[in-house]
Amino acid sequence: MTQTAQPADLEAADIESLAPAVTRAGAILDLLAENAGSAAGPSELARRLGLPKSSIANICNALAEIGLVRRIGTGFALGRKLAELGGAYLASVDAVQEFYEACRLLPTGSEETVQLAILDGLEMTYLARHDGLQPVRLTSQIGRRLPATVTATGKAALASLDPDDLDRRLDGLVDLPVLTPNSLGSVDALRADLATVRGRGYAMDDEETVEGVVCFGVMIPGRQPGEGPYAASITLLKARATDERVPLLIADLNRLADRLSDPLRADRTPRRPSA
Amino acid sequence: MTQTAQPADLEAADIESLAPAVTRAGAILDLLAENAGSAAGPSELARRLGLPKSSIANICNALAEIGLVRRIGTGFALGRKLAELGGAYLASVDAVQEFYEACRLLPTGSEETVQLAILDGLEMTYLARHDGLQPVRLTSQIGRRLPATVTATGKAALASLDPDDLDRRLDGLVDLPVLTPNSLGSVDALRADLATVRGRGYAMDDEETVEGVVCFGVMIPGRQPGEGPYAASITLLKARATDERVPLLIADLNRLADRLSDPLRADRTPRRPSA
DNA sequence: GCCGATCGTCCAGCATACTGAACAGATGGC
DNA sequence: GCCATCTGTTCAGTATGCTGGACGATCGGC
Repeated sequence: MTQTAQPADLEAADIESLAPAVTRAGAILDLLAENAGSAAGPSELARRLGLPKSSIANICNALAEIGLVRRIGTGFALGRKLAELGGAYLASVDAVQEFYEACRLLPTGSEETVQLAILDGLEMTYLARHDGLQPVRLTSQIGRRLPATVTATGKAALASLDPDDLDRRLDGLVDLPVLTPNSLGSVDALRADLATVRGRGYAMDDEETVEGVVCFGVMIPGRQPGEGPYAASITLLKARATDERVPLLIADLNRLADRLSDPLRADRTPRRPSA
Repeated sequence: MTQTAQPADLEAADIESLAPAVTRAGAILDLLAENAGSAAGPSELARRLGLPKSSIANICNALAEIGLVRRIGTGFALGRKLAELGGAYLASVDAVQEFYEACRLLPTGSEETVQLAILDGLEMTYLARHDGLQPVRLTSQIGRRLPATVTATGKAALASLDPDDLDRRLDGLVDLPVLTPNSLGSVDALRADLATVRGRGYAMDDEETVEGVVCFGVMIPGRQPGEGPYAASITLLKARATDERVPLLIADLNRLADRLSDPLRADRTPRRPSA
């Protein structure tokens, strides 16, 4: 019927959900998030999703009633309840709370931009950010997703997976997303880099996400079984990544990971001397 | 100019949703947000919502597939996609972006905690926060909701409503939520305070939300028709609210409101020399 | 001002998502 | 150890939400 434009996406959605309205609602929210800022009407949404117009209208009205979307004129945009639920989610992640506290205690890293992210498939979702002294004018990018293969957080997380899990995620992958000329373009290059990460103890994004910017990342294990690994990173301009400063930042990242790895220890004992 | 004729079909909200699965999904998310941090199984959710267990299970599985909830063991908790969508919503609100920029330019207020919130019914949803120099250890409460009647933002927003709209929101209300001994407890007290706010030009929360903490708030008009009014506030310890400092903060709030009220002026002209 | 195109909404019939009960595994009390 | 009581999951039947088409309203082009 509809032009078979998106093979993978529609296949995944085609697997019969026992609550199709909910699955479709998710697709609608995704679509609205992509084109955030501008409202979309039922017709446009139906066209882009390849679904009946009436169904979309019904779902959108239901979403509007619960506040997940808001009506703008005759169209729909993301609603304010998403801020509420997103905040509740972040508050429910213990690692986020401790991250903010721990960042301020870092001797060197507290002056830099430190971020916390969680691995999800082959993407990292950024959950928290500590803004250092640098006047970065980045607005809160919490919730942003980036390919794991071009970020220090992502590579730190991927390097920590057991081989089977990693193979599963990379299965069938041919090209990796490329954001800068330095981005790793092939699975082989990625695997080689991950081996380096394992030996070195931390991951590095050397202008692979943004030119002129480097990141260092370490893995932080999840707490709930089955919860994807987290990772923390420190971001700085390449010019500031001096031979003096980097080792201090790496040490800070390890401190941060130590603190976040074992919530009990962080709560009860001040800090273990060292390892 | 169109004043957005209030749709009379507000009463039609009683009719059941045409996409019940979506409405129920919203109820599930609300419930999970209330008890954030601990997972809830299908049985518990079904019991608390008074809905069939199977239906809840189906919806939860669909929610888990799209990432709005995550499985923790055998139960469900809020999922990471909520952070993504919440971030996308905040990014889509122009006022949020400008708020962060404008806060840094405030001569006095930039050192304090400044917040942006939007009115929704009789509650304020906090959308953005500028952390001043004070080492407040509050973690990001973005997305948090507070009663409008106990907050400076809320009273500033309520005072700006036209009388009909205000009456509609207060209709049938007997007791107001009380968080401290200073909280306004009655609708009459609230109306009197709102009159003061209108005359004075700004709202004040004098230990009505938290003891020892005062807030000053000003209204910021919404941009889209039908969009609830926003409000900005500056929070500080009561001891710091000196007769010297407060007028400066009020002036800063007015500057902030000026800047956020007219996006075009903020974008095109640097600043009107009126101040 | 007219017309064509496209929009959002409404409605009835059919397919299907929802329901209730039965199922097996996990848990705690005694 | 056993049983009582939970849990989450499965399955078939039926009510019901979904679908496609028609409707009136709106916008832009000629």
